[in-house]
Amino acid sequence: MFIQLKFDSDIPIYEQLKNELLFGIAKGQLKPGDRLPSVRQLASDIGINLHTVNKAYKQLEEEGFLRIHRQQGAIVSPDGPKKADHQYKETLKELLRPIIAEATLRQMSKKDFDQLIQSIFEELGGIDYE
Amino acid sequence: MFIQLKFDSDIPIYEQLKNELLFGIAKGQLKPGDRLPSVRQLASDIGINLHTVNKAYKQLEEEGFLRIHRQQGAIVSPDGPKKADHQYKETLKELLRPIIAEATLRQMSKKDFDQLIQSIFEELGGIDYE
Amino acid sequence: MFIQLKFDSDIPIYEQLKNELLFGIAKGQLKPGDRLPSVRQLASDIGINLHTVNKAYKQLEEEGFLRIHRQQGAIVSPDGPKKADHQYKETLKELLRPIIAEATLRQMSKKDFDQLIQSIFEELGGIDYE
Amino acid sequence: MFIQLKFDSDIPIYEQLKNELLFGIAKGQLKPGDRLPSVRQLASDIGINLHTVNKAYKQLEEEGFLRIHRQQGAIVSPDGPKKADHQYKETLKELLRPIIAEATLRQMSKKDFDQLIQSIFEELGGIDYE
DNA sequence: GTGGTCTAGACCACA
DNA sequence: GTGGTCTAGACCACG
Repeated sequence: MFIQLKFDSDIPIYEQLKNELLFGIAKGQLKPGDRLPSVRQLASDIGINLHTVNKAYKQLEEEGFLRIHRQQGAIVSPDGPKKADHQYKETLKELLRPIIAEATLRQMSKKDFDQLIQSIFEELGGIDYE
Repeated sequence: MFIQLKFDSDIPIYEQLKNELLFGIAKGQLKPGDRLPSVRQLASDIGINLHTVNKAYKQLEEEGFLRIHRQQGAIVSPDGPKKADHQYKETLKELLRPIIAEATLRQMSKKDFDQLIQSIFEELGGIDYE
Repeated sequence: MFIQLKFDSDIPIYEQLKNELLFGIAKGQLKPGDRLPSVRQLASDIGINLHTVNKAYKQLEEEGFLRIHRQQGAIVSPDGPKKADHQYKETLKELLRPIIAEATLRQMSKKDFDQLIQSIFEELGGIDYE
Repeated sequence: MFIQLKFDSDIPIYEQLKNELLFGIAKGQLKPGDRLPSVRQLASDIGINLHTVNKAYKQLEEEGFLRIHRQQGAIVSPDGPKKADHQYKETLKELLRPIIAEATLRQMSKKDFDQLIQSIFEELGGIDYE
């Protein structure tokens, strides 16, 4: 697990951390049932505040990606989160709408956009043990 | 011009406003050269503070989507913003990565995702008279 | 006399007009005693408001560059403005300080800067009848 | 950090503040990586509104001179702004043209002008411990 | 404690 | 009537 954070970014650290963890899970580096480092451990590894890691874990638990046990720490949820439902897809659409609007105004064609999407799916598809 | 804002959203109002305007431009409801409502006008229409509208306008100008004249107000830039370059595409990719990661974990296939993208492009492509 | 205005600029029109006129005088296109177009004439030529031209003329008169006669209109002052005194040079220095500060931060050397100054003086030096 | 503002100037306060900060950086009083006072701190020190300071900081960040962190406040950018390119030099030239035109009309020679430039570069070059 | 956001209301410059 | 500037004061997110 390599966690890469940008401390200059305007995206909150806990948000970046969530993203990195999600990406690790989606990519298969973290598998259902795998144990995550303890809050304390990860915080010291990355050099960030303990509360920040906690917040990321908590939210990922709420969203169904992790399970947190008092003693054993956090593990990747074996069940995964709630499947995409209509509600989720609507939210997703609202999220993507302005992104795509801007991309088209910058003269990206749907084809360009699709290629970019494709490249991300490929990143995820590549199985990666370490 | 229909602007729909969610005041209880965690997305800042000025950001939502930017998105709505961008969407309007991308959709062709607002054409290059078209005049936007004055900051005061729009602010009172939507029921928000004029500074908030101003912030949205200013940022859109900064990004090349609008031109702001002291007297004539804001118009949709005839030239449009900078075209998508490598830098932009990289940023876009970083933006999309966590979104796609989460979608796949919610068991959306690439096909599902593509359909959603497709539907947004259709919204934009649809000619819209008013 | 070619007056070039940028209506998109954040520099007020009357200010741009003053600059253009000053440049014309400094360059020798307008000589001491020469008559300027009437306010009405110039305004309609350039396509701007009459008050705007008036403001430019008035200020140039106040600063000693023009003389305005009720009947004959405006002429380039035969005496010219007050010579640069200590006070003026101090103001000039304060004006140039931030400009130079920024230039150096953008890694322009004094030599680069001098070249730029030189090129402007050359523009002015070239005698130009038309 | 000595910030000197003229409240009766026609130059906006946030602009003056930007200039003072730029000058401080160019002079080496503020070095890359140095932390600036918090917006509240500086605002109360100078006796202006925090939003005014904020505006100055934001614009300096936009132009690449500062980096602003949500928690740590603003620091002088280690990388500095974009280097002077052709575009910048053209803008600079347009800025200087009317200044020089007026100076020559006030009978300043190029030599006089160069001396003034020289004196400003000396101010910047002077090493300054505090 | 830091900046980010939002509101409210004032005065000014410009054309 | 338009945006630009400035002030004042509030609440929030982040770490």
